This record gives sequence, structure tokens and C-alpha cells, in this order.
Amino acid sequence: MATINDVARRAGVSIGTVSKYINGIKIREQNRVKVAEAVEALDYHINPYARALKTNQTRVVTVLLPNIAGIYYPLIIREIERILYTRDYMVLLMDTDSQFHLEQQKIRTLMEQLVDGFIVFPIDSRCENYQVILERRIPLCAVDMPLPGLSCTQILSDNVAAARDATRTLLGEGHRRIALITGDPDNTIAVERLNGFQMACREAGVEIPPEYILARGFREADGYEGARQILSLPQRPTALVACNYHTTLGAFQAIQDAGLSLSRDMRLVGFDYEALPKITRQPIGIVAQNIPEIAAATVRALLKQIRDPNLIGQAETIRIPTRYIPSPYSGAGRP
Amino acid sequence: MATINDVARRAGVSIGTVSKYINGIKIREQNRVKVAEAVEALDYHINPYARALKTNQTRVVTVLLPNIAGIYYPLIIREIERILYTRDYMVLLMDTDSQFHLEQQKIRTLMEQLVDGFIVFPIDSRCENYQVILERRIPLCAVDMPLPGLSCTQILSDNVAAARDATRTLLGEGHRRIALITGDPDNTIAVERLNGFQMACREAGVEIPPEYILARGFREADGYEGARQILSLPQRPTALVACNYHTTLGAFQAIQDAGLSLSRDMRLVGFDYEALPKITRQPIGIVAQNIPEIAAATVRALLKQIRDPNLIGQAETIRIPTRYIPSPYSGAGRP
DNA sequence: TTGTAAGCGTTATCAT
DNA sequence: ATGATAACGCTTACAA
Repeated sequence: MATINDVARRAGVSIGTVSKYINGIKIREQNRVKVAEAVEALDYHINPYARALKTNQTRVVTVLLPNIAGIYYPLIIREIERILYTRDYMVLLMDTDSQFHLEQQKIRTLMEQLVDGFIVFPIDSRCENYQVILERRIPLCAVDMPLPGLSCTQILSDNVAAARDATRTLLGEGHRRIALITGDPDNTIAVERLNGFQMACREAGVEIPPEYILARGFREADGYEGARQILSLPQRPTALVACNYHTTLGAFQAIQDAGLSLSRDMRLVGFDYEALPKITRQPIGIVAQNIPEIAAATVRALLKQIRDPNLIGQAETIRIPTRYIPSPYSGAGRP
Repeated sequence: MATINDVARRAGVSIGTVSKYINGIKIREQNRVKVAEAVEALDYHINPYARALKTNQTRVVTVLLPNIAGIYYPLIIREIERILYTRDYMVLLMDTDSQFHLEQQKIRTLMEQLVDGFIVFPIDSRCENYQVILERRIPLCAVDMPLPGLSCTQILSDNVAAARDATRTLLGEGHRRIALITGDPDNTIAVERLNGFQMACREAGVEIPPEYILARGFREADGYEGARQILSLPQRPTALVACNYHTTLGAFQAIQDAGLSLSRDMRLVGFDYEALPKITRQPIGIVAQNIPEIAAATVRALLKQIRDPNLIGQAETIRIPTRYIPSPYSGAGRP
């Protein structure tokens, strides 16, 4: 592997000059030509490890997430990687398997000037692991899950508006008995979506009985059991909102298993699982997060911190609007 | 950030001794205690860049894949990352967006002793990009897509057996008119699966008319159009095998759109999309790849090359058996 | 077993 | 503008 020394020798200049050339600092035209030739001829590439040792800049960003096999993470990490690559950064992937301690351990591993920044998708709203990053003055963006206790850049979907608008759509279709399945009250996303739902109902003057609101959890089983319970209520709702991917899937199956028709008996609005209506050929409305925007905002915010370390640890929340995708069979399911 | 020097000073030993301690070489017990104390007290962590500069070992592995948002990649990369982490390696993720030139470019970026090895999921069967890796004597495992032209470790599902066994199942259920949708003949996976299909038919003495075999492409549209075409044949088959995730989805939709019942009119066997039967509540058989095994074999093979560079570039093909998941409503759809 | 010192490939300082 | 040289933090002979 050719080094800067080889290049300098071949070009007949000093390594200092070559270094300047590499780093875009002006050198005499006649030297520039010679160095360029040598670089080309020797197929010289900089050694990022030597550079990192000297500069403490690695051009590597770690992305930490609970489960790369989720519905949402692959899409967003794909965007993040793509954008970062255009800015000459690479992505180190760490799956935390939704385990607090594994996350803690992996952060420790990476921390010692290994990376120029962290992009984290929190497991829950605990902040200790991330606090450590900030204490070391390492750039950090937290995405997806609101962390009220953490002073850093947070890129979040506008969950309140998302749930509010979806609910408004249902109300606009004439539904008055609408149920909601969301995560437990510890989950900040779940709470925001619940708030949006209630906001829409309140502003429409529609009273939702407490048994229509299930805030138990975000897993598929929660969606399935929740929907089953709601469907067996004496006064059954005419529409159901499920507030994440897993509960949407669970609720969908419970409705099917109950033998109800999604066009006639029970309108379903879900989150995140854009392909579900298409795959199942069923009329389901979906709230989709704006993944390209989230990725772009995240990278932008992180690079800003890398450029200006004073920004590290400054609280800033960026809300990205979601998109409501009406069911392809819209109009169906009016009560 | 504490360095090896700080530790040495605090422990009252030389940096050589500290280095030995770090690298698990025996030092005098009384020094071991002192060094351990200093490491702990100073929260010392090794600087991987300094180490890499010296040793040319980075403990980073690059995973290159066509699209992290596919059905298969997130699952397998999750496993790979998990296993590599237990062996003290990190994963650098590069999405090639199925573009040959982007792949080429990203490989170049990484090559200069940046990583200890490559795990690639090829876009197609072109080998030039990977050849370059081998020329530099960098460990390489190619996964998923057979590359007949490349002499390296290849970890592949046993595609012939997979298609053969799935077809046998259909034959065993009494089907005699079975159609196949697979990728185009340039795609080595498609060809292997076609071979398995034909093998099963041949050994059962079942003649398959040429119009039952569509080898046009692996995209969803290919599955949809292919199935439509097959369904409109004068002599319609009673079963259909779709040879990857996308065509399975497409075929499923074409069958639905044709108003045919998957339990009565047309048996469907697909690949990879394990959740499809569950999500759709339809009787679909699925050939599932053994992702944990593939990941484990891949990591094992890569680490072997890292340990013994003589193995780099040696041809070795490891075949991982697939699993056939019968449709949950099995028995249905007998012709 | 330990300490010393050279060197990995850069960047950055400082004369020139 | 350029060249010589001293770090950066580590590993590894080699000497003690």
C-alpha cells in the first residue's frame, strides 16, 4: 500500500507538500501536477487510521437501534447511510436488541474517540446511556422516541398531529365511535399519539368512552388482544386506530379472526406499515412517517454538531410531519 | 482520554508492560494488580486507531448489500452483527443500492486497510468488484448469490434442494400441473431453484409444459404478470411456485385479483416471506432460508480467513439447508 | 519479566 | 510555498 512517503518521493517533494495537496491546501501548480501524477500512479489512498490518530476525526458515525429487523429501521438507516456517504462518512451499525445493558456496553465500546458522532434510536425513554455520550462531548442525535429528560438534538415525527389527523379523517367520514390502541403510558410516542387522538375527538365534540382506549403496549399481541377486547364490547366502535406497526398487524388479524369486514363493519387505521393495505388487499388507512425527511434532518443536525462542538448537548427538537395514506378503497366503511 | 502512557505512569511501570497486560500477555502479578487499578481508575480504553495503524488490524468488517430494506438482509445482518460483536468485531454497513458502480466505489473507499474483511451480498453474478478485494488479499465471504466465477468462500442456501422439496410436497399432495415463476437465467439463484423444480418433476415422472415455467425476473411485477399469464392459460395449473420474496408477493396478488381461492383453486408456494401466510391468513407454503445458520457460517468462514490469510481466495462453497414451512391450512388445495 | 525505543502514516509547527 | 521534524497512541523487537 502506497503511503504519503512514497508519493512524496515519486513526486520529488516533501511529505508536507503532499499532505497539503491531499487536504486541499494550495501548493505550487507545478508541484500539484507532479503530486497528482504520483497519487494516480501509485494508486495512493489515505490511511484513515493514521489520520484519525492524528486528528481525532474518524469520519465514522455509529447508528444504534433496537432492532434492525423492524419495519422502520432498515428504511431509515438506508437513507442515513446513503446521505452520510455523500458527505464522506461511514456508518457503523450496532443493534441493541432492545436491551438496555447491551446498548450501554456497545456505547462504551464505541465511545473512546472511535466515532465522530452517534445517531440513536432509543429503546425507551431512559437517558442514562445517552447522557454518557454527551458528557464526553460527542455529537448525538436521538431519533424517533421523544426523550424529555435529554438535552440534545431530537428528530421526531409529529406524533400528535399524526394521530389527530388520522382521527379527524375518521370523524370526517362520519365515525363517532372510535377506539384507540396505543403503547403504555411510559412510552412517549404512545402518549403523544394518544394526545392527538383525544385532541381530535375533543375538537369534534365527540366523547370517547374509556373502554375504547387501550394503552397497554406496542407489541403485536397487545394489538391483537386489544382489538379482540374492543370488538367484544357491547357497544362496538365503528373504527379503530392502532398506533404502531405491531399493534396494527395484531388488530388487523383480530378483526379478520372475528369475521368482521374492514369495508363494512370496522374501519382500521394503522401506523407505519405502508404495505399492509396492498399486501392484504384490504381497506386500511395508514399513517406513514416521512423517512427521507427524518433521515435528512438527522444527518444535517449531526454534521452541524460535528462542525461546531458548541452545539453538542443543546436541546433542540425537530418535528417531521407524517403523511396519511387513505385506504385505497376509501369511502368504504362509513358507519 | 487516558492513554497507555497515563496508565503506565500511574501504575509505575513502563508502557511496554501495560501493552502486554492489555494484550493478555502474562506480567508479574504485582504489576498486573497495579495496572488493573490504573486502567480502572483512569477509565482507560485502547485507542483502536493507534492500534490499527500499528497492527493493520482494525476489528471492523464491512457488510455490503444491495438493499438493507429488503426482507432478508435486515434479519441476516442483525445476526451477523450480533455474532461479530461477541468476537469483538464491529460492522460497517454499506448499502450498494443494487448499483454496480456504487458498489465498486464503496469497495474502493473501504479497501485501503480500512477493514479486516468483507461480507458481500452480490447484486448479480458479476465478480469484478470482489476480485479486487481478493487481489489485495483481504478476507472475503460472498453470501446468498452463487458466483461461479469467483474463487472465495461462498455461503449459499441449498437452492436446488429448496425448490425440489417444495415441489415434492406439491407432488405429494397430488398436484400434477405445477407452474414456476423464477428469475431470469442470468440469476444464479433463479437457475438453481429452477433446477430443483425440474428435478422433482422429473423424478416423479411429471411432465411440465414449457408455458408453465416463467423465468423472466425476480421483481414483484414479474410475479404478478407471470401469475396472471399462467392463470389465464387454457389448461390452468393447480399449483404455483414463486421463487423469491418479490415474485411470491406479486403472484399472491395476481391470484387474489383473479378471484381465485388459495385453498380451492390454486395452491401457492413462495420463498422467503415467512410472515405472508400469517399476515394474509391465507394458506401459502413458504420456503424459508436458515438465516441464523447462514450468518453463523459466514462469520465463521470470515474469521477463519482473518486468522489464516492463506485461506483468502480459496474456493469453498457452504450450502445451508432451507426449511419448508407448510401452509397453516395444509391439506387444503388438493387438486 | 521488564523497560527502551523505533516506527506505523498522518498532520501541523516552524524555519527557510 | 516548501521541507524537516515532532507528535498522535500503540505494538514489538531487543536489551537488560
